[in-house]
Amino acid sequence: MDLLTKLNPDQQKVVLTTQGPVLVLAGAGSGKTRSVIYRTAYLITKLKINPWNILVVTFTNKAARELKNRLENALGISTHSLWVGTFHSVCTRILRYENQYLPFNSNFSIFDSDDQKAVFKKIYKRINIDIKEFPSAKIRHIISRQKSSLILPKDFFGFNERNFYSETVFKIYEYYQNFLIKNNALDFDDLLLYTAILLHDNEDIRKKYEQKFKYVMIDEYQDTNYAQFKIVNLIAKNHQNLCVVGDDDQAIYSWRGADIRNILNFERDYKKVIKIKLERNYRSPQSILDLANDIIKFNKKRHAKKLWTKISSDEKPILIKLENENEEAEFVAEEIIKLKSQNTSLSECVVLYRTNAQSRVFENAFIRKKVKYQIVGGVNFFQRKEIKDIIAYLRILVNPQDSESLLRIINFPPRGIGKKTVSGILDFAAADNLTVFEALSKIEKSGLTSGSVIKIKTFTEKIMKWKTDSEKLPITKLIKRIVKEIDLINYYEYCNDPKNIAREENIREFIAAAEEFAENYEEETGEQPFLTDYLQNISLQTDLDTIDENEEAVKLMTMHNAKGLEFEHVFVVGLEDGLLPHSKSIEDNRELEEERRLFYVAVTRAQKTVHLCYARTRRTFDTIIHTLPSRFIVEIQDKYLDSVDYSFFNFHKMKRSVKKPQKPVIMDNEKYFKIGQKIAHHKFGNGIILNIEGKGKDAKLTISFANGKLKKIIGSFVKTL
DNA sequence: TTAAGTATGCTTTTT
DNA sequence: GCATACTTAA
Repeated sequence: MDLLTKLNPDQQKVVLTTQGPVLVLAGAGSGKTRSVIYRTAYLITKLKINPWNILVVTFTNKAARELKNRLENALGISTHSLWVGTFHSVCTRILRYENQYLPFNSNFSIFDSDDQKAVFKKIYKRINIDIKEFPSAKIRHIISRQKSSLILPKDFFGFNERNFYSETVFKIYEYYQNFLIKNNALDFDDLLLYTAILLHDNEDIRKKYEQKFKYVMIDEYQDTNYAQFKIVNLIAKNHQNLCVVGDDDQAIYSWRGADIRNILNFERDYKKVIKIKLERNYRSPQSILDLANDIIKFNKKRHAKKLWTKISSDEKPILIKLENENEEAEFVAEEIIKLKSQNTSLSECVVLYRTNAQSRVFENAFIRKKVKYQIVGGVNFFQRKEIKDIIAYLRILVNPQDSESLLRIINFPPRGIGKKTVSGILDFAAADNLTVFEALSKIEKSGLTSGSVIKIKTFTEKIMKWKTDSEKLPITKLIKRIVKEIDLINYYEYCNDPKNIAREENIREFIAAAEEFAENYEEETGEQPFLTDYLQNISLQTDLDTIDENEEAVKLMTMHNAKGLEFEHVFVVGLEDGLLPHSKSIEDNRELEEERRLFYVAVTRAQKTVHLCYARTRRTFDTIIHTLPSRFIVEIQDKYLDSVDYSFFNFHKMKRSVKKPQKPVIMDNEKYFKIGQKIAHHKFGNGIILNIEGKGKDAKLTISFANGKLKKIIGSFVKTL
């Protein structure tokens, strides 16, 4: 059996146990992805199961893509009809298809958290909610938890105590849910919620999908929430051909409703479960696993397991104490430069932190030291203002009910439809119970001034025209046409804000991304994608999905984002009480254990070395605080770590004594610059020169880069284009 | 109606 | 220390 030769006996058991419920408890780095891929291949090639009858749910789009690629390329299996994707993308697909049973049509918009925030703001105003008393973020979280527990507004008081506070939460929830339906829109939680309800309430649909998905595999099962549990259960409870893979020690998403009990109670929820443990690790040397085991053993609630490996290393993980956060970043940058001089690829180094805000100091250090880096997470490309604006134009073409998008662009770029006119439109819409778009098309009946009516008519006519265009033109052509007709580039050029040049570049990148999507789609399906396909796709894209992992750059990301990834050299930074564990998690023991798991996840990413860093003082906002080393560091036994103290002058002394390997920067020969010239920088990419101080190749240039950053850089570090 | 200037509040973690 | 929200002036 050639498929099995590359697997160890436990992994083989995962592949060969195809009938009935299987629980795979897979420790970090134990080859679980590999097992899932081979299991899928085995089902298709040996058991001759039609790929159409298999569902594989992964944690990220990227994992789904990789799984497909490896099946196609390494094993020569056509994945055309195989369903692989995240819960959210699989649910989107089902909901689009089954929309006749649902309160929306197949062109629904997917509201991301920014859209959600904006909607809440409107709702608060409309129904007069005091934001001080009911902080929007908190209420959104509560509502999200209701949804992921499958509690609809009508069931709210069946599960929640009735008091003044909950009455208001209910009011907001109900209003919000109706608003979404009116807008033909769903938020992330709705994708799961409606799918679960549909499968639960509609027996025909449930039968259809349980017959379709005869074999179901779920990765990262420890991070599923109740809605996800229910969806899987409804599909698989009759045939029981369900294989879930996970590691309770790596459960790090309880704050978004993930319930670790889904994996702990799997043997209770299904009958005659076959349990397989993968404890052999193929990623890290024993010294790192010793540390990891020592970290996680302080958690009370867990399946006992101990990772082991045959990989050995003379090096222990190193614990480094620094003076402050700048020294910390400086130290990491120096270490990475050292590694690079020993021929390590920068893409094999990662810096992991608890909060996104920590990235900035590292960015600064890497820029100063000319180390190429890539930040994963933070603000997603598709969430940038200029991109969201264009997306809003596209959204109303497929979903005219989407008032959120409509109002976003009704006066952008400015077309003289100001606040007053807009509130007039909204009043008219509310009075006649129309959607905003309907109100616009009947605007002459609104009683607004004739000037406003004319402007609105011109606007709606344009929209109608683009709508017709959208049915004929390929996506990229349509986007280009809209951008041209709203004169967006000109609008940006007219403003003197240097950021706008970066915006222009982003718009170009957006068009390129759309082109790429269309090409891939055509290759896969042989058909042109509809605009809806593209829009729903990008709503579910994360930053992790768009990064180029082979790019020669250090990766910076949160520990959450690092899940499922591996790197040769891992730098875990900010290991201080209050950051890890985070100050908001130290009171609750359950949350504290989750923080410890997060630390465990971070450490187990490493293939070769681990550096643990903490700073003696740290600046937050405008105050410098004295910190304490993380309790997770304190509780570890000393024998698992080598410790170094570079705080105070120690690190400076070290810096003087260590010769920095000077990496020569490749520069062009003689050159000089002019304003408006396009250049490229090895780290920041393409940009445009806005200002020049000094002369010749060493002139100091102010450059606006495509990534939105404005930097001053010496001319010799850039390439002319 | 908009642009510029000032105040505020924010930091967990994300599909 | 940044981005957003609000205030004021043109």
